[in-house]
Amino acid sequence: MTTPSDRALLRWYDRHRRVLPWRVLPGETADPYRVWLSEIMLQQTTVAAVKPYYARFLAAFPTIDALARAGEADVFAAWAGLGYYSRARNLHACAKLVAARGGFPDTIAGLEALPGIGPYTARAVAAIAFGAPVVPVDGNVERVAARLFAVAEPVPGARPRLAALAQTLNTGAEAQARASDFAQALFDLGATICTPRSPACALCPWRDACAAQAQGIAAELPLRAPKVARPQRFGIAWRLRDPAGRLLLERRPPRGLLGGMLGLPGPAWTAERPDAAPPAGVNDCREIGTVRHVFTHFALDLQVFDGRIGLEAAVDLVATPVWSDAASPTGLPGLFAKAVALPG
DNA sequence: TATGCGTGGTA
DNA sequence: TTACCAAGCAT
Repeated sequence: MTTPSDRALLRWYDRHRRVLPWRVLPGETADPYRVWLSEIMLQQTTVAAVKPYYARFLAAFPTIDALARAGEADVFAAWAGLGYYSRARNLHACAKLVAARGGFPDTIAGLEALPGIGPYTARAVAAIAFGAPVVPVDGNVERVAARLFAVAEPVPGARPRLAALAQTLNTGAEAQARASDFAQALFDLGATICTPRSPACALCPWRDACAAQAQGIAAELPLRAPKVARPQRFGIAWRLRDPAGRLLLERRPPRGLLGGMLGLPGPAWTAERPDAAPPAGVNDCREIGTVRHVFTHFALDLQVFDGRIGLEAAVDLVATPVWSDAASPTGLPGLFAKAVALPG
């Protein structure tokens, strides 16, 4: 067993670093706006899923000022499908605050005070954009630390300990001088070598320093607390068109599930399959099919119905009606995009 | 501290 | 098909 060498990790990073759209080339200066935007999008979201959204978002809102000036509906529409929609609301609020103060704060405390920025993202932006010598602890770094130090305590309970252990990794002179590279080197190590399943220990620059590798338990760590079962819920969604053929959508409440996003109208989802009686003012009601969708904490069976509705009845049915002219409207979260696309 | 909050890829 | 899980945050 050796000590994990910051120099060895950085040498590996210089040879094997991933090329990513939000990442600058060696020698270039990072744009805090792009670093922040990418970090928000990457929260609990894979690199592959983020890439197209990042490109479209940056094209639509090239600067923090452009984003701050944008309308909320445009921001939500650009986020639709990416999930965790409170991120979009906080992103916009954060952009307004940052634009008003003339740029991002460059301290961890200043960053963490902004909406949507927590302990991880504050340290990631501080390290990547401003070179602060801190180790941002995300799921990758947790896994690397759990294996490197053979921490057998399960997460999430072990998180504080793993974070403290991770902070011991960047004490060397090279990690201090290359804080941005060092943080991203840890991400890349976790994403390409020290992977959740079947880690490529033979290729790891820290193989000789890894306690879990020495014990032959690298693939088993980190341990996780048992998960709770995912309940089943049921719902109904109406695809209602007015006499002109426009589709009735509603703007959902700003907080909570799919908060702030557009959706199809329908009764609240329940644990039992609901009665599908059409609401008042709906004619030519017809069942189209069922959409199955899995959220983080429950699964949903959504029965989809077509029908016709008048403008007055629509106002009674939907708190904030939005009429869509498009044959297949965009800007909907995944669940409702599936329901709208259901053939029928 | 525990829970609520999306979506898509992979084994 | 099921289960897991990915650059977490807010409350």
